[in-house]
Amino acid sequence: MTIRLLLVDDHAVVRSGLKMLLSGQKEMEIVGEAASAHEALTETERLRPNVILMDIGLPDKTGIEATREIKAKFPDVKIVALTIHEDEEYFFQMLAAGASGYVPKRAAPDELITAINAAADGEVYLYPSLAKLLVRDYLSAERPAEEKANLDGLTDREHEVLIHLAEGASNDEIAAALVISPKTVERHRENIMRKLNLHSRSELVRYAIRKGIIKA
Amino acid sequence: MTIRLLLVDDHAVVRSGLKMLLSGQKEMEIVGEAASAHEALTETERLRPNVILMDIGLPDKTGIEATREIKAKFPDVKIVALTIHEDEEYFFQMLAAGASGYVPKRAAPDELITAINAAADGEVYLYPSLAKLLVRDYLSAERPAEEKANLDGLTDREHEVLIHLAEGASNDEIAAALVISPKTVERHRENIMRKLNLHSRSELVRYAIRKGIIKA
DNA sequence: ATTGGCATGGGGTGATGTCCCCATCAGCGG
DNA sequence: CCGCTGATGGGGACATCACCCCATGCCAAT
Repeated sequence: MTIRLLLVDDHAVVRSGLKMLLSGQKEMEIVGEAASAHEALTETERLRPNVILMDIGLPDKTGIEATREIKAKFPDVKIVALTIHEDEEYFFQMLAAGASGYVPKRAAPDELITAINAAADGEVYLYPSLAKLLVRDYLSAERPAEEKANLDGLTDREHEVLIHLAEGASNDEIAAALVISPKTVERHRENIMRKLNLHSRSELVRYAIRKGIIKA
Repeated sequence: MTIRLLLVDDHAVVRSGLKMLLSGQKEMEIVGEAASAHEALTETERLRPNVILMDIGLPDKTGIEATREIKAKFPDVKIVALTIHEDEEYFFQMLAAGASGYVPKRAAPDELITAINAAADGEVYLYPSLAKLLVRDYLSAERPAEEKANLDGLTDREHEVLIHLAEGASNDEIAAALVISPKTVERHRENIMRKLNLHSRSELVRYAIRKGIIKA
């Protein structure tokens, strides 16, 4: 299936260059162009592209806002940011707006093509300098998860039971999952609660989420 | 500056293939190979490569553990995961272990080369199918900020009760705090659970944390 | 060889939770 | 004025939980 592309950039020269570059791709067809956020929205409505290449610096609004508006109306359209900006702020905002890729204009042509294909497949291409930022963010957010090591002296089995408890399972459900008696589950639960000084399942859930043992 | 590469994979055939593939690259030199996690550690110590291509399925330990150990001793070595696994679990664990890239073996040769160069430059290359997972994780983590508004049709009083429930309070404790009967608290709890389609306090706690109603 | 931790279970009791039934009263919009 | 919703409260049935008692078997360390 060929990919229907819409180019959004306020510089005609850039659009021409992209057309040159992408016209060689068999699987891609450039169905339209837009020079502003407003045009991008109307052209998306009219042409229904699969993938939009979106500049960030546009005359009327930012490409970030344009992305947000287009994704709100046409959630299936994949949008790849193509911009000179490698700022952390723009990048994260673009992700939050629903972008399926982020490629700086300095990237190699092959990388843009990879990004477009990935977006069309419902995946995400991130240029390495930006991917680094996202990974850094992930690691800072997940740092609590590293505390899996110090679990206040819980044994392996207790830790396993704790995961199920935190996910809201009943004793019987846990027993079935671990193929042990409900009584043993209860035994483990008691030990866990005593070691962690907790006294209800609700407290266990909060503890587990705080420690990164499970996600909320 | 040329990149000094160490190949870690228990299959000699794979290593040969990689040598063939990468020998064409001027900027790269393969300085060694390892067929196990243990060998990877000793060879890293002996050869001091810049970048390691790390398989995950190794005979003695997983490539994830090997990565963790190597990064602990040699934090400057960049490690790129090269594996058949595209599982979410492996991917996130590899990131947490300190990997600078993640490339499935089905990727195009160019992508591997891009990944190695990105890693050597201190950046991160993520294959699109994995990048998607990380973006999804990012978006789910960032959501709480905006969602405080929509509370799925809970009344003010119900929301108030929900806060106490999520903090692990018993019906009696909530009744005392709000100066109403425990029975009324129960009534509110029932309504909350029905509206949110939840069926235990544990689920309520997770819901509240996910929505940012309370902190973990 | 004995001690100790770990995992495995059974019994019991009282507290708590989950989910129904019922009702009253105030306020608000049609 | 009537019906609706929100907030209040009581009764009861049954399930689950929280916390005690007890025991056995295993493995590792002393």
